[in-house]
Parts: sequence; C-alpha cells; structure tokens
Amino acid sequence: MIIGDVAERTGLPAKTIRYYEDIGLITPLRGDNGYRRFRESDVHKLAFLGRARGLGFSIEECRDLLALWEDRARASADVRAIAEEHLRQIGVKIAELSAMKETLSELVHACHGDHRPDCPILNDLAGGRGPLVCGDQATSLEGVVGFTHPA
Amino acid sequence: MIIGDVAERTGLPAKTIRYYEDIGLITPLRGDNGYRRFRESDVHKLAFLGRARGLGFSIEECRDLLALWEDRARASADVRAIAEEHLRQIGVKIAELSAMKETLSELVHACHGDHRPDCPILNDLAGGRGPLVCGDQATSLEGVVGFTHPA
DNA sequence: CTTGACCTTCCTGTGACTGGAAGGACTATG
DNA sequence: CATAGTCCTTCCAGTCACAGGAAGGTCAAG
Repeated sequence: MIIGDVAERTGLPAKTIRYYEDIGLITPLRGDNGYRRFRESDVHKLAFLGRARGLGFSIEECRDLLALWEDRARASADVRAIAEEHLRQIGVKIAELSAMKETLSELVHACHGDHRPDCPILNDLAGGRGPLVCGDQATSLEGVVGFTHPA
Repeated sequence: MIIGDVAERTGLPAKTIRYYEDIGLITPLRGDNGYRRFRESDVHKLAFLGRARGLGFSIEECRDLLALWEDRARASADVRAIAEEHLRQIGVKIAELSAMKETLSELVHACHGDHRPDCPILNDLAGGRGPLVCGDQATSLEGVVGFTHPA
C-alpha cells in the first residue's frame, strides 16, 4: 500500500503522513523503488492519530497515547490522566473564548453600525476614550488573559 | 519614553512591541543613541492593540481596526463588520471545542481509570477495535521490530 | 573604571502542518 | 520505443505571533 492509498483510506493528506513519519509517529517500510510501503498496522496507527488529532490532542499527547495503545500492560488510569488534562485545557479555552464572545457581543450590539463614525467598539478598544484624543493615561492591561490564538 | 517604560505601561513585552514595529503597526521615533522613542500616540496604539489582541482579533484584523480608528470619517458599520466576522469565528471555535469536550467527557467517564489495561478511550481512538489486534503483518519481516521512538 | 541594567540587531525555534520545486518511477497510449 | 501524465521522492520555504538568546552598544550609579 503506497501513500496515496493510505491518504484516501485515512483521510489524512499525504503531506501529513510524511510529516508523521518525520517526527517518528510511524515507520513505514520502503519498496525497492524508494516508495513508502504501509502495513495495515501503519494504517491503523494513522487512523488512530487522525481521530486523536480530531479531538484536539497535541502531537505529543498523541505520541503518548499511541505508546499506551501499544502497551498491552498499560493502566487505563494513565490514559485517563492524559484525557482529563486535555479536557481541562479545552475547558480553559472555551472559557476564554466565551469571555471574548460576551464582551465583543455587547460591543457589537452597542454599535449602531451605520455610516456615522461614532463607534462604541473602537471607543472601547481605545480605552473608553475617543479616537486619537491623546491625553495621559495609565493603561490597565494587567487583567488581559494571555490567550494563545488558535490556528 | 523608551521601550521598557512602554512595556510596563501597556503590559506588552518589549519583544512584542519591536515585532509590532517590524510589521508596521507602529512607527516610533529614534533617539540619537538609536533607542526607540515612543510618543503618547504610540502608547495609545499599543494599548489599543493589546486590547484588540486580548479579544482575539488577528494581527491583520488589528491592522484594519487601527486604520479605522485613525480614520475620523470611518463608518461604524465597517468596524462592526470586522467585529461580527470575528464573533462568528469565535462561535465556530467554541462549537468545535464544545463538541470535543462532549465526546472526550463521555470517554473519560466511561474509563474506569485504574491499573487495568482495558480502556474505552483508546478503544474509541482505535476505531472501536481493540489495541494492536490488527489483522495482517508485513510480507517482509524487515522492520517488524520497528517503531523506535527518536528523541 | 567597573558593574549592571537596559537598549540594539540578527538568528533561530515554536506547532502542525502546507505549498512548491526538482527530479525519479510507474502506467497508458501512439 | 517514445512520450505524456500521474504518482512518488526529498528538500526548502512559509505560515502566525511571537519568545529565546547571542553579540554588542549605551547609560547611570558607586
């Protein structure tokens, strides 16, 4: 089975499959022509990775999960610990996004959205003051959540 | 005002401020010693950027918002359009994360999480099949031992 | 004069790929 | 057999929004 077939079967782009080999998640064989030759076990690993990535697990988490998957003697607690930590991170992100949504939603609602220049959204971003009306101020960005932006 | 003061006042790291100059979001002056010299207007722009980034706007969205902020004749509708689009994207992201959370939460609850190896989480990621009980083997024995984790 | 804190530029690395160029391999057709 | 087209290979660069660090200049205090 060559990479194109595997891509079709797993739904993963060929580029991604090569990348997963690069970083050591899979180790397909090679044919005499230099083409990668995938066993069924490789395809299953890739399908596993596709699902885990689809649930938002990072590559490193996937690596751990894959190792646990291959370890017949693993404790399910180890798997659950990874999943719970990931679940917690998802919760944090949802909370951050919800806070953003709330604030932004209020601002959008307050903005009449017509041809006139007055805009509560910009006023808020400017710190509650009008545009370019520069006086002294002590900015308070202390409370801003350090949000890592999604892809 | 030099970069350290600005960093303290805005809460933005000096690295970030330099980066914002690099990509043309701000254009501070320069002193005789080569140090950046920030006007109040620069500080206000940076505070604006900090808040906009805190609400999850991308750099390019920030660039647009900044341009609108400086345009006294802008229509508030233009600002609202950007905000609404961003709001929509946030909603999509929240929906995706919520779906992940839901699925993962079910799996975590189904997993007893003890020393035993049986794990619904891995079973699900494996596609409903058990671990490594995948049918065939390679026609060649070469590489069967495979799958060594690189550093 | 030395120390140490600050500033400068430049280069590299991050995560998880994606796009593209250059070139070899395979398949089908004339 | 030649050729066209599609697949495969490797390698390099780019993405986004910075962060880390090296090498070196500047400034105020002791």
